Amino acid sequence: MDEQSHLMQTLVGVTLTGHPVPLPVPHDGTDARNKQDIGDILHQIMTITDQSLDEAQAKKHGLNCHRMKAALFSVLCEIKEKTGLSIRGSQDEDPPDPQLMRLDNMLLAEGVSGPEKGGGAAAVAAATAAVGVGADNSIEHSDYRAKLSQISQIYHTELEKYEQACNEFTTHVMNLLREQSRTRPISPKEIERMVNIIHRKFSSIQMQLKQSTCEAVMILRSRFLDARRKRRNFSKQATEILNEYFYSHLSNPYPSEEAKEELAKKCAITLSQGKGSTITVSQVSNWFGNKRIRYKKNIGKFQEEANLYAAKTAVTATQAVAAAVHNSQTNSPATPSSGSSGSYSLPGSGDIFMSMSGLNGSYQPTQVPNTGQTQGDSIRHAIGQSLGYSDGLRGNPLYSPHGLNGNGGWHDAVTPSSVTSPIEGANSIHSDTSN
DNA sequence: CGCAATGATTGCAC
DNA sequence: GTGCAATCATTGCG
Repeated sequence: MDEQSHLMQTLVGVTLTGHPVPLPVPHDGTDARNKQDIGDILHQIMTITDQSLDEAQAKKHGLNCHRMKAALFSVLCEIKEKTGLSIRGSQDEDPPDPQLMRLDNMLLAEGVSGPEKGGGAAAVAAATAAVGVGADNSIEHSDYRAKLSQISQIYHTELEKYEQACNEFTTHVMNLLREQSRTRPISPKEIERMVNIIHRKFSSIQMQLKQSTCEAVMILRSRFLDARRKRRNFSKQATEILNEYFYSHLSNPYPSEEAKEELAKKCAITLSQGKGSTITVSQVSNWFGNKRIRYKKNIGKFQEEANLYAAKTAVTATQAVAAAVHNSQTNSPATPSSGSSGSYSLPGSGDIFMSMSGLNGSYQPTQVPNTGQTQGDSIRHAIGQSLGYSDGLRGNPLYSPHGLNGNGGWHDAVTPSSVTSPIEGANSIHSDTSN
């Protein structure tokens, strides 16, 4: 082996580091013979193009079978490696492309490239859920989902195709190179590098695919959002329900999450018998946000509406009271909470209590009448309020914004003790009845 | 067609 | 996260 490496050095006149060295002077006959061999080989190589095909094949075979062939190839491979490295420099190691990462992240976020292959309907569903804040867009929603999953599907099939093609091509090239490595010096490293080049090319194609997929999703998304902007007015019933709640909680028109859900549900129920779209909690939030700001901006404009709903609420409250009276006659006073659940199935009975609690000036949908009062007392109280309600209708503006503070905002807290309800303001019966 | 009403969105503040 | 304020964009009415 020592002899061999020595020979290799002398063969090309370079060391393994690629620096030329003076050819060593042969000391014995073996060296001289080897040198002669190599000279022959080199000569044969140089003249190989001048020969006929048959002759060349024969020579080639001869070279292939030459006992020094492996060593020679090994040295040549090394040289190629060194020169290749010096040419290529350090750009071999490719850092993770930030753009590719961005695209990947986006596709992942959009649910196109899920953790599982095949797009993952779940991922698409999640993405659509993330987008779908809108309410009655069930049609558009499913449309969006369908389109997105279509994109996802195309993306995945294309990706698979690319991968397959890449693998096929890579194996093909590798086989070819391995084949060729028998006739010309090709190191495994070189093959590896070639594979890397192929992969890089294919990944650039993949990047294009990802980019166009992203664009498609973006377009779809913007279209969907545009479609979402195509609002439809809420039905009259839904607006009525919302308005009822708003004006009966004018002192603190901030429905809790549960109340919003309740309202949304009620609107949906009301709508279900009509032409129907449902209303989501976020739409209820939107509605209240808009309502608050618009009411506050122009209270005068809403006066009429306020009075209207005051009357309505009064009627429902009276009905509720009537029902409650009836209820109290049939039920034991020891179970005051029984009234809240399904005992009276008036439409909107849930709100009646809300309205009543609104009358009391507290937002909380208290279902149990005030402690310290008998149920009968509280009912009388409610009756008095309801009556006072309708009385006030004829007189002064009912819904003066008592809940609004000087800064143009609603008082932040509505405690049961602080009576901020406009009803109470217009008609403070509270203390009268309780005393 | 113009305009008001209205649901939705956005940017900011807390 | 929630609410406010401004704004956008559509709807519906005269």
